[in-house]
Amino acid sequence: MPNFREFEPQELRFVSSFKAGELVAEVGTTLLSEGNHSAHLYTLLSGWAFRYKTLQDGRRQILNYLLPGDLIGLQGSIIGELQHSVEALSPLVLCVFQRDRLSELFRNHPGLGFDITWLAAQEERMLDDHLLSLGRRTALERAAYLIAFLYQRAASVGLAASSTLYVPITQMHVADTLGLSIVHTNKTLRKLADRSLIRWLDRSCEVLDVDGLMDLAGWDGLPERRRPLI
Amino acid sequence: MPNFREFEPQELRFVSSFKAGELVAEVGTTLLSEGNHSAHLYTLLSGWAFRYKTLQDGRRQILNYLLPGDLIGLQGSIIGELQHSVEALSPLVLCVFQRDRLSELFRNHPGLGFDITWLAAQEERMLDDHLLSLGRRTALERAAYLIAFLYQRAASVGLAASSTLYVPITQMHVADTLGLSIVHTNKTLRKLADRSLIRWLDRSCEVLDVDGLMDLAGWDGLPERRRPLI
DNA sequence: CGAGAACTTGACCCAGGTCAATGCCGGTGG
DNA sequence: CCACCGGCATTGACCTGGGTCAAGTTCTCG
Repeated sequence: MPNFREFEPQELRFVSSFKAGELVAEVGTTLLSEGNHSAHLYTLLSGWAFRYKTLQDGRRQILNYLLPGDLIGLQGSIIGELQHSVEALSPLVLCVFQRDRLSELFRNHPGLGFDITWLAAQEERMLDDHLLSLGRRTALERAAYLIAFLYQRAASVGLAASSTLYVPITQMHVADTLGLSIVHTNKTLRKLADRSLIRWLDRSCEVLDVDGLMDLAGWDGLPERRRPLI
Repeated sequence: MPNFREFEPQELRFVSSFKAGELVAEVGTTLLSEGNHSAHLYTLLSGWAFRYKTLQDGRRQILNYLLPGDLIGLQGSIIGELQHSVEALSPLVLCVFQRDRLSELFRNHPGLGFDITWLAAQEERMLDDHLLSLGRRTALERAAYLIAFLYQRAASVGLAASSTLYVPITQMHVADTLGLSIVHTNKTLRKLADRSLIRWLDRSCEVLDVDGLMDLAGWDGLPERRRPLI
């Protein structure tokens, strides 16, 4: 995987011991949920998941998507309480870490500590982009942005063969990400399809023209950079 | 300041040497701007600022507000490129750090490295809340949330005498934070005032009933916790 | 073959946007 | 001292993007 940086040998040894085991989760599993205090810390090894929050009356907002290489539950491990939930979009394989050894990681492997901060900063940047989208883009622009974003993320971990992406999401997920109703989401995706930018397939989406999407959204894309993996 | 954790003596020594100087900025100064590669890293010592992004056609989205104790420019220092701008809302005093010594900090002072990650996780959590707000709350709920949020943040650094808060923002800032037009923002703030939850004063806002605001927004508030200061 | 899920589509409605005008300072130049 | 100007806040009239409601249409799966 060319996009990931190499470990130092002693880092590799530590990470192996830090790892408490692997976990497999089915589609639809709620891995972590809001308010949980004893949350675990995972790295996603394969599959798609998403983070979300809900209001008391059930309105849901998807915050971001999780792909292989992403940490899951970092907020909980660092601050103590998790304020969002995480659900599997596809079958997942996770690497489970021993949360209480996180300070040991920072103490003895500063490079890994830095990597964790790097990942947090990266997440922050994605959230900045999403905020711009929800606050200031129109429905059509938002949809274009989201799909281009997911495409780029998938591509960066080798999940997008040629220019075709199959994301295991429903229009309901798209709606809850874009802050739109399902009906309007449907009509908006249709418009993108009419412009032959995408093709929507049941529970997934084929991207026909990433550049067209990025252009429509006025989005520059994610900076492509060597990333850490923990 | 009871909310901040204590330094270890050697951490204090390092931080003093890490500090390259102090900087004072006027209202309206753009401290950092989008796309900048050689960005500095600061800690805000006093004053209010905000982070924002813009679309090519000028639409602006405010991402978050910066208060004393917050790091400014962390994304730039960690990832290399800053994707947002930062502007002063009031006169600021900043502590300037030597960005290139950040890895030294992680190496020799793991506690401080952890603190930086803590701050990043905290920022991430605030952005999660903002996303929920933009995506799923109505204009009135959003406004209530924002003001309660700012009030709590100000209170946590001792900037809110009794239940009165003076935030140095215009309705334009509120609009660009909530993703609304100025006109509608004005009408929405008026509704809050009519319910005697707030009182809007030129370029600032007095909070009359925080609990009422939080209740209206369906927001639980920021967890009150001992925080690091760097 | 029936029951869900997910996706579609049309008709109608309303929250919030746009336009336009007004008032209210505080600062500046004369 | 006054006239003028440029930000900001305010308000009313009107319009539209996106929400809500209500039917379908496929599929898939038991």
